[in-house]
Amino acid sequence: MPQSDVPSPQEKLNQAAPRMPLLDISKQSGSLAQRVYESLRGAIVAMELPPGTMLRKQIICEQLGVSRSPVTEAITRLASEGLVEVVPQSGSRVTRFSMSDIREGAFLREAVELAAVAKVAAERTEEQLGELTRNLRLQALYLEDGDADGFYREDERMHELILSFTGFPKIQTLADTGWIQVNRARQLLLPLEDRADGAFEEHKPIIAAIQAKDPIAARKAMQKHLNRLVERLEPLVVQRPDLFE
Amino acid sequence: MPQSDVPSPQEKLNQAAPRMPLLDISKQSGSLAQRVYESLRGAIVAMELPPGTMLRKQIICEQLGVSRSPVTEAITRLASEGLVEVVPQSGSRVTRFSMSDIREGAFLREAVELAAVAKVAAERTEEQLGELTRNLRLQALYLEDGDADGFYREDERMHELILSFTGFPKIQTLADTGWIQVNRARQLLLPLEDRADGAFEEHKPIIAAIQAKDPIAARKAMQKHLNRLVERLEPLVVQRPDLFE
DNA sequence: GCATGTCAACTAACATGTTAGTATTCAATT
DNA sequence: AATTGAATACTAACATGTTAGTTGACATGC
Repeated sequence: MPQSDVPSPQEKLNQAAPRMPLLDISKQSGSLAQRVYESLRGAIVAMELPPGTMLRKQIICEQLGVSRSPVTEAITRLASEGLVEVVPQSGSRVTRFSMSDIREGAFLREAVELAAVAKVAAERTEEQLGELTRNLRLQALYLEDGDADGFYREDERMHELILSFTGFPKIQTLADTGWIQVNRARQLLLPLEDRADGAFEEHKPIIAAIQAKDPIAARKAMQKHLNRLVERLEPLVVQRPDLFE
Repeated sequence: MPQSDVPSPQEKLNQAAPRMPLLDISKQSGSLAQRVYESLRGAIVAMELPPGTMLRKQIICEQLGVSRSPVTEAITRLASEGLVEVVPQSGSRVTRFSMSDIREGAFLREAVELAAVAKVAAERTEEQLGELTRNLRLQALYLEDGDADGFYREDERMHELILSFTGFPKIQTLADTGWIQVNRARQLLLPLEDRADGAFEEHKPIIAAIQAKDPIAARKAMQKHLNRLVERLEPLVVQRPDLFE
């Protein structure tokens, strides 16, 4: 096997990966283009395809066993989300981080999510409140067990619930798209420290404000919570300058 | 030439337009896909392609003198914006209006634009204020001349300026995408009445609040302004039920 | 050693061929 | 007459061939 991981003492430019580090075999559902899109998107957000990686259609095609059409469509979509840069007549590469992109995503997410949480606080039903408090109890449970992954999942679930309770289905997609650079950058600091209890303490007043049907308090609590993450991302530009443009 | 335009005496279902009502000859700039996209998008928003119209790739291709590839990409993009519905293995048609889509777009736009105007009010420079007041004076001028089109243009320009002053370039695109159903519906009531002076009176306090660096007042004034439009759209579902789903 | 011009390799963008699934038509059956 | 079902016509989705433009390596000239 010509696959060697240690041979070259100098790696020089490893920008072009002769073999994509990880791409799930597409046996999911949906159109081929959709599957390729999800596969690539997942790999990019998980930093398996680090910023600067060249995306070579031909290699992706043979690795996934599809033709160029669905791959092209997938890359086009990724480019429209800002995860990939396309250089006309040349090539596509995974975008590097840019702090202004992250700030912009955070601004958008804050705008949308504050409006959402205020609306939900004003209009929530008892049933919706029940779902949220159940989610909060789940968070507490995972926290007790020290299950960081579980907590992380329920954290995301809480934000999802709030957005969905607005009754506007596309808001979720929009917020995701705008926020995605933040989520990608977040992968970088996940292994560093466990901030779960801090997050949990910030979640409680949000749910409490929804319970009290107090939109203003809900906005404030959510704002505090969202700001925390961006604050923690700011230092990254110094710590990992290689990943920023 | 076997091309005959008069053979069938009965048109029956004219849902499918044998000849697209209007499509600018693409001699603009950008990629073919981009041009086709803009051409179709313009025709849909201007209601030249009314809701329910079937989009026939082949006809669009020969009318614009391009192959299916750029047309396909354009339709895919339109579908992702919700202007076109794609039925797998069947066809694509211009979407009908849905009041919930419009309300969702309005919610999103309000969320983003209120956050933007608050930020701008807090951080604006003298130069930016100058641009805004100049824009306001232009509005007054067009109003005096009874130039509705000119006023409409400056109205849109004002919103554009405010979004751009946030320093976040993609916000503009995002807001447009979410708001587009509202803009399309707006075409329906444009010929009905002239509300320009009403709009102008609503614009003044917005700029005044930005001048005063008062984010809260800016939010309130903008909120009032945006709500007006949606209120006026609500009756449409009764007046033109044929255009709604 | 450094700038410059040529050339080869690669790519996106575009064109076109193929496949398979859907809706509609219309005749056959009830 | 109403229902059904087979055949047709059409489409999106996918595969593949073609074209033209960009990048980067290399050799040449300064």
